[in-house]
Amino acid sequence: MSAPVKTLPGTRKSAIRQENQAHILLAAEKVFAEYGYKGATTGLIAEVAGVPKANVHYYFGTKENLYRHVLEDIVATWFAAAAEFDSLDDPEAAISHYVRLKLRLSKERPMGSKVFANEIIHGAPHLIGYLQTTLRQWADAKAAVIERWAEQGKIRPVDPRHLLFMIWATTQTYADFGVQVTAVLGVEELTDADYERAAETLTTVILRGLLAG
Amino acid sequence: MSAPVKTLPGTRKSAIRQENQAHILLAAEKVFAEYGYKGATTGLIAEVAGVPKANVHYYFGTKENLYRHVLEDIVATWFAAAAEFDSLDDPEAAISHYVRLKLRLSKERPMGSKVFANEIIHGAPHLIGYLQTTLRQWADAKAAVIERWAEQGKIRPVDPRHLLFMIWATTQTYADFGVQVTAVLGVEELTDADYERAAETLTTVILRGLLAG
DNA sequence: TCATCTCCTGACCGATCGGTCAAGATAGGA
DNA sequence: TCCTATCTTGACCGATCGGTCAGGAGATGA
Repeated sequence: MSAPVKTLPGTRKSAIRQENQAHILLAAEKVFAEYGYKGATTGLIAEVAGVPKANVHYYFGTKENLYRHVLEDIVATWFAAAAEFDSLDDPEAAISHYVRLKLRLSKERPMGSKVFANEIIHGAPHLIGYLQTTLRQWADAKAAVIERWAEQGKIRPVDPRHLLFMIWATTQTYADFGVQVTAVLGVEELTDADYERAAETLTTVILRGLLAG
Repeated sequence: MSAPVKTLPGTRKSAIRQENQAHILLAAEKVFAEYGYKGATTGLIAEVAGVPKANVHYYFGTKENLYRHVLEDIVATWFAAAAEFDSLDDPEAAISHYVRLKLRLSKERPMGSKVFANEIIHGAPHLIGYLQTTLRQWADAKAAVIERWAEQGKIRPVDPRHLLFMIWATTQTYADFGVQVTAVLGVEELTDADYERAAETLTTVILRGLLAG
């Protein structure tokens, strides 16, 4: 294998390496989001990053490896956000907080959301393991919390996993299906006010739907 | 333009032509859904359809034209379903019916849903006009109905368009993000019971969230 | 039977893309 | 100032893909 030279363990990555990799990763996330894995070309990624194509391969070896790095970056961000959905005893505060957090991610990192969505739609060939282990365990833990809320009479009984799907879908649609949302709303781009309206609608409907009478 | 030979207006399409086109369209929907527009190859579509590649081009000319036909098919189906969300005076019946209908479409035509999702994620280059005209008008009409429900005190006030986004997202996620759903539920494939649970959860949460106190 | 239109398909072509390579430029420690 | 490791890049290659084409096979109606 002619993998790109890797800095030895223990050595600090050179500043120039770190900076170039960051530039390329950012460009890659954008291009993968807009064109899909196959549609994205290393040439275009290089152009967007402002470096020659050979430079992209120098730092990341293969397109596949670059894509994997982009995915890992996104999953790490998503998972960090997910960690904030817990601890709270109060379902109203917990769900409201989580919905708004996910909505903010859709707004601030729509490209990442799209890359992730693309990966899942096409069968998650790179993430199937993550889905079946890490994500499933996380969902199980959250499901337990939600079920406890129901037992304590804080919310009505609900299938906790389908509730999670509901939250994921409704928040990510503002990134993944952004063009559809803007077209229906008749606006050029989603403003902060639009996101606030979305957050308000989602939290209100879901919470009223959950909270005991 | 060397477009494929077209039967003259007024003449019936030959049976053989109709049958082959249907086979190729079905194969194309599957391949486009699994690999995306760029990732799909006319060679693979031909293989899935059981015909030589040249035959695909004989009937549809270009890959782009074939893709457009697939999209039109899907949009027509979706739009026909959308026509059923109205007329009812009762919000509970109307919304429950629409949610279940969309959920059934996700179950029975997941490939179509994925092709549509892919198109939207990548900026809807072929559907932007449809989104800004037909879909927007449809949404406006439905929004008016929903607002009238609120005025009549049948439901609490809610932003009608964000409610539509909510219904679309929550129902389509079972097709588009199917692998994520099955991974979290720990099942191989979604059964009728899973879809029933999803329908129950969605309609319950949304309707309780909407209906006045 | 013959003529004509439609259908079928293997072989081929130009373009594009992922990836390689060799040779030079640069940086930095001894 | 060397020496070495890292970085940079234009040129190139093989593979794949969309699309073409010519020529033959069927079908159909007069």
